[in-house]
Amino acid sequence: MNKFTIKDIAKLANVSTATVSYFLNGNYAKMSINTRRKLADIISKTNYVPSTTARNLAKNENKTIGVSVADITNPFTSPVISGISERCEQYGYKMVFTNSNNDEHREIENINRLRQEEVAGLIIDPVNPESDIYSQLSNLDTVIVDRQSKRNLIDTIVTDNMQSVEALTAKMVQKNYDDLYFVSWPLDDISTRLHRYEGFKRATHDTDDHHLLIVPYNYDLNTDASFQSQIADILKAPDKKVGFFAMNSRVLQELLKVTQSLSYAYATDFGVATYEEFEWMALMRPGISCIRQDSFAIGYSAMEMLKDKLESKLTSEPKARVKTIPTKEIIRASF
Amino acid sequence: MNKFTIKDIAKLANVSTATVSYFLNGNYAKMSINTRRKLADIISKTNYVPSTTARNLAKNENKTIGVSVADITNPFTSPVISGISERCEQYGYKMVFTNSNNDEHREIENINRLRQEEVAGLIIDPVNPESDIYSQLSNLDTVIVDRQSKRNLIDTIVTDNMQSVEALTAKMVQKNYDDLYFVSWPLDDISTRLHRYEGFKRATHDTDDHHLLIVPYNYDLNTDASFQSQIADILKAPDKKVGFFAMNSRVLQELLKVTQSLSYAYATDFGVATYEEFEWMALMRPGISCIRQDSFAIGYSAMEMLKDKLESKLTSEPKARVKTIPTKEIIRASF
DNA sequence: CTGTTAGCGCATTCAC
DNA sequence: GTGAATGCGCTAACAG
Repeated sequence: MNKFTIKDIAKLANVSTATVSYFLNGNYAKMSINTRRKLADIISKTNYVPSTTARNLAKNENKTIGVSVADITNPFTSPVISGISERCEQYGYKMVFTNSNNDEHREIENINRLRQEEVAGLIIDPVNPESDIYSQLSNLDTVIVDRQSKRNLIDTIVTDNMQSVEALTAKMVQKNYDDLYFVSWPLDDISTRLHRYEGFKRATHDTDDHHLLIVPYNYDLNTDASFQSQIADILKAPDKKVGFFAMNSRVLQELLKVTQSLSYAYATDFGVATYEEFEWMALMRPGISCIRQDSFAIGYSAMEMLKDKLESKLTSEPKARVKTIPTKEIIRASF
Repeated sequence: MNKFTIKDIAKLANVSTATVSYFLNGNYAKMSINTRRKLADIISKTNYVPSTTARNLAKNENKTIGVSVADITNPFTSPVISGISERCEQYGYKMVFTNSNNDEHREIENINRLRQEEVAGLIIDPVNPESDIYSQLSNLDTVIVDRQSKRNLIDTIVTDNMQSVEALTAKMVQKNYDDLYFVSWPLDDISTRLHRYEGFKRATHDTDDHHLLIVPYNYDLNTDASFQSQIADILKAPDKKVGFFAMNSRVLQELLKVTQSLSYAYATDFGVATYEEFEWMALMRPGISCIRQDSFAIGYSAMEMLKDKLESKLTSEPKARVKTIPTKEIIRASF
């Protein structure tokens, strides 16, 4: 978008390109005050900006990071990106963005593309952190957010999944429910789901999976009746007080759609709580109890950690750390 | 992240860098089948990937676009990014992402940074499309989404704001409301708000602004009572049937917070409808009537249009077009 | 079919 | 203080 080069500026100022380069890099000690002024003048007049591409090549460095998110349409994702973006700007990095759309294959492609683009580092919100691709990554220049791998090879930022769910479920337990159910998308060995479920089980002292209810992905009431009939069976027992804990907000939505289709209302016919918080949960009557996670802080911290690693110039891979961002419990009247 | 260069590969294969370069660019006609095989072998064995930076510099082209969004936390934004991202991948572009956080000043910085990074083109979801910076942009390499400028210098993708609001408001009018109000953030000369309001006025035949209610930005019930008292005044007239049209989902949330704090319920005490649709609107009892916009298509179309412009190699700026993405009316029981 | 070479726009010695 | 020279990794004539 710009056609002036360092040569043009040098010619206009009657100096060599080296002098211009010094000027651009703030190396003012190496020129007279006169040429310095002249250069400042010309550069502002011509609107000249040095080519970042050429600069990167020459210095063999690249102040850009790559980010790959599992699913941008997940409302969890936006605040994460916002946090990363915020810190990037402060640190003078630019970010190139990719979306995997919950497709593991696409995630691999994205990560590979990013690496080829010679980004300095990577922040990944993984579809599947157990994928082979992650063993090719280096803990020197990447950090993972949200979902953690069991192998624990790369620094990871997560929210407090287990303890917060345990604490909130414990509050439900105190209300003397006859049955408490954990409602989730397929566990699929995904750490966030496993940890939340584990927290639930600790509070309920469940030892089996009889109280685990799975909502299929892209659940459609009309074409798939099995989830609905499970809920119907649970709710029609007239003498039982039952409650549900939803693994996240979208699962909660599916659950409520189903109970509404069955003409049951939460708080009166059953109790409910959920992981994640959004504004509409306060708007519902009654309000929905939930766990607020600080997604912005996840992104924010991820970029902080990445920058530290990148600029500390380590040569051997540090041992992977896991940083947990605290959550906040929001108690309303839904159970 | 990779230390092999084209020279290393050339040396390993006992050919010149030129041959390697030809190979990399699929120019197989220029080499024997043997060296072609050898190269393929070596490259896969060494995991060599050419430097995009160097390639960009040499070819003086850059398959990356810059995107600047007004506010990533706005739920409207994610699908737009998703659409852009989708097309980028298909077209072989990468995208560098910036967020302006509703700050006009920051938007200018972001756009300037993006231009300096030598992106091939720009997609902008503007904070303020009337800003001076937009007159420095060229219609050869940028497209704007959502908010349009009156000067109309740059191709713009918008949703159907005016007509869809007019149509939905007309349905409210048919229900014989005594008073219908348009609830909005400050109009601030922003096209989307103006057009939605204009549609509203066409349906209600208002000629003044007596039925325009402004919610302050970052409205807080506790520190700012004026909006609340306006609503209270309107709602306490016992003999009047009143309705509200919310400019977008977040304004709707503010409105409902206020009416709830006043112990009024929509559908029974007043009617309501809104621009934008989200899942929770179907969950609320009763469901909320709204206008569904196709934000994904906005992003999608924007990248399509941009790519067309970029690759058609025009030299003079084409006349700016405005493309309108249709919306869908969702009627539920909120009015 | 393959090698040589001159840029691409800039940073960085090393002389002067 | 300043300029010429060299190189970053790759492309694209141009020779051969």
